[in-house]
Amino acid sequence: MSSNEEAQVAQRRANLDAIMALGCAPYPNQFPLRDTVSALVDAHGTVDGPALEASRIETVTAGRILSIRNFGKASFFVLSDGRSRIQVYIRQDALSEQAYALSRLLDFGDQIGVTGHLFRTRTNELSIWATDLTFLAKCFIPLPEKWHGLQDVETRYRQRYLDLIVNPDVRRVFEIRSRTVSAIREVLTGEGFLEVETPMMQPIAGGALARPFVTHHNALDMTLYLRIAPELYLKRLTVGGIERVFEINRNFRNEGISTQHNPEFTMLEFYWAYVDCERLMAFTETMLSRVAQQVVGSDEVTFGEHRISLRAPFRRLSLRHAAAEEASRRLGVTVTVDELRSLDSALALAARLGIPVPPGIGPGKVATEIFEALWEDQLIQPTFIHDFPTEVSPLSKQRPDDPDTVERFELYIGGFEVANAFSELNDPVEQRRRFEAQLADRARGDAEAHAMDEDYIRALEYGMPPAGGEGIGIDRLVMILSNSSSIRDVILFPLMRSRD
RNA sequence: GGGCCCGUAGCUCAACUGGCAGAGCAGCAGACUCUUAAUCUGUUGGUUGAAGGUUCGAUUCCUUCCGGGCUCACCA
Repeated sequence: MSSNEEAQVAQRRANLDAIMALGCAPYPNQFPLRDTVSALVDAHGTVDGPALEASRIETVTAGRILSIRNFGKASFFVLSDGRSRIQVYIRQDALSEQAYALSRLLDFGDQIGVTGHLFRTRTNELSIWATDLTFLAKCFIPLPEKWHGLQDVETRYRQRYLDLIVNPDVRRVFEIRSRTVSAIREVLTGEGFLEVETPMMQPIAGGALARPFVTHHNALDMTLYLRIAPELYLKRLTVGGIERVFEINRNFRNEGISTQHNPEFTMLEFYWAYVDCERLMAFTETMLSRVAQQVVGSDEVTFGEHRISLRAPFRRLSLRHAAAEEASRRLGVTVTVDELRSLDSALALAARLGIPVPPGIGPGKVATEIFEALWEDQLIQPTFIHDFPTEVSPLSKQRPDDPDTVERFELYIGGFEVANAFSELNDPVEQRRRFEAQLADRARGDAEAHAMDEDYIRALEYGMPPAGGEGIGIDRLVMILSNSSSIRDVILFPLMRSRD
């Protein structure tokens, strides 16, 4: 018995043996509770003591013991159902001999059923006057301390169940996440969108610029990729006549991990026939403010040191115009949008601004790099960045008045990208040309360049209606709504390096 | 992948310039029938992430490795 933990586990096993000796089942198959702890707290949390006594509310409930305060022949337990907590008052003269003996053998962390009636203690705490206890399961491993909780982030992510047991705010974040997804579904289905599920395993990983995970199907002896986006399948569905379609599901990208990136992440993508990018901006504004209202009860949220307003309208910045404007301000000279359109002048501008750009890229990519370097961390309030260069947007439709620019926007909130949307390119000839340009990038060594997808072009050859499409990063939206600074705080089991 | 930082009891944290590894909580024994970070008395518990090195002596300094955090790059 060298370590303290081993000693405590042994003690708890001995306690279970003693509980079994009392005639209690160690792992009963069910427990007929009448109320959850949350239901009791929700229904009676504001009822005063005399009213409780008068109505004499009998209950049978269950949960995990989160603390035990002992007073000789009486004790107080805090019982939790994972969401709410209620106090249980144990006294020897209210219990059978067996139930009282059981109460003395319970440990912090055990699962129990409690029978009794509600009352308020002298300190006005809503409590259950226990008349019977039922043993439900033993907690063998000592839980983290009640006051400081579990602070170690590594343990919190690896053993999320512990985090949920002892840190009540964690539950709140994932309730926000669940309500966010529900609210989005409600908005979209209310607009007549059909929810679908498209392949996660794809022979060609398309629809985004990213490196995929590779896997293999044995029976078909076939290389498959975990999808990086559902985009091309959803657009095939618009060809098939599903004019309003959406999917909320996981994407997988084989890239670095950061506070804003998990290798698997959840994305909403929706496609809407006959509308353009402009219409999507207005829709996004109303959808996000409605979602915020439903999820947190306000269209204004706290995010770190900021207050963020999700009330429409959001700020709009044209990418090259905003880049030129900010560059002018920083350099003290007039920089024109045209300087961003030719490669030589754009590269020269980046150099003057001290912005490093990767070699071998075109002017559109340089302009985008300059914009991001100058603006990204200023985009705290919701801001649509629109008018992206065609070069960096292989699936977007060009502006009728400017083929060098596409009808596309990205929405930034809290300093990072939350949404990406565009008028969908539905011209198969132009789409083939764009894919070929991407293949050229790939040949130059860009592993994230888009692959050719012949079947997708064939689908477009049947005629796809004009449509707007948008992707919203659910994890990042939940970060904003739950005031979480890391994406790992809104993903129950974020990817971690395996141990040993 | 680069830079910076962290890893000490089950949990939360100390340990000065290199000098006997400590506290609170939890646990154990005892007292206590309305407490709520209950209180009081006593007490168990350590391969200081791992392996090397420097040193009379390493939690402390150096190297490598393992795990994590922040940040940069890339993206949603």
